[in-house]
Amino acid sequence: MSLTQLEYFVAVAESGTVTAAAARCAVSQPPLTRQIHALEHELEARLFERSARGMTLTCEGARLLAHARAVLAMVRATPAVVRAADGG
Amino acid sequence: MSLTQLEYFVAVAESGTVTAAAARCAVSQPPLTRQIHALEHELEARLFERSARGMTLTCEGARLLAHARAVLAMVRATPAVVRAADGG
DNA sequence: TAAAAATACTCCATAGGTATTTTAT
DNA sequence: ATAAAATACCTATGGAGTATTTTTA
Repeated sequence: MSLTQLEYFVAVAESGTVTAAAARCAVSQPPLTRQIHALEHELEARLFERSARGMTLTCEGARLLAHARAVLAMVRATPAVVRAADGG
Repeated sequence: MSLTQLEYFVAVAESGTVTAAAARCAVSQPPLTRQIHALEHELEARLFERSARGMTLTCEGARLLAHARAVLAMVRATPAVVRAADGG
C-alpha cells in the first residue's frame, strides 16, 4: 500500500469515475485503474462496484474511505508537526 | 514523503545507526541514508545529529518519530478497518 | 452507441545494490 | 585504526503514458 494509492482511491470515491479522478490527480486513466486494482488485491476486498456510469463504493470501500482520509490528513500535517509540538 | 521513508526513519531512530536499521529493514545502508536525507530535505528539517557513534534524534526528529509511528500504525490497521467497522 | 473501465505495450524515473570514500573517535 | 555515514555509479523494478479493446446502460 502506498500513499499514492490512497490518494487515487479517495479521488475515485469522490469523483465517481476513474476518468474524472485521473484529471483531478493529473495522471491518465490507466494508472489509476491499475492502482485501484492493486489496492483491492492487496486488501483482498472489492472496494467499488463498476458500471457504465462509473464507480460506486462498496461498504468495505466506504470504510476505507474514512480511514484513507484520516491517514492522508495526518500525512499532510507532518510538516507542521515537525515544526511545532502541537501541529497534529 | 512515502511510507517507506517513514518506516526507514523510525528504524534509524530506534536502532541508533543507519547500519543497524538497514539490517532490520532488509535493505543496504546507502538507500537508507539517501531516504533519510530526502525526508530531511522535503521537510526542510534536520532530523538527526550525526556522529561516529551513530544517529541521535534532534527535537524536530523526536516530534516526527511520534507522528510517524502513529501514521504507520494507522496504515497497518487498514486491512482490519476494511473488514470490520471498528478496526481503527 | 456512447461513456466508462480494462488491457497491451512501451518508456522512464527512482528505489535499491555494490564498491568506495569520507568523517570522527 | 575502526566503525559509521556519505558518495559514485550501475541496475532493475514498477509507475506512468499512448493506443486500443471490452463492457454496459
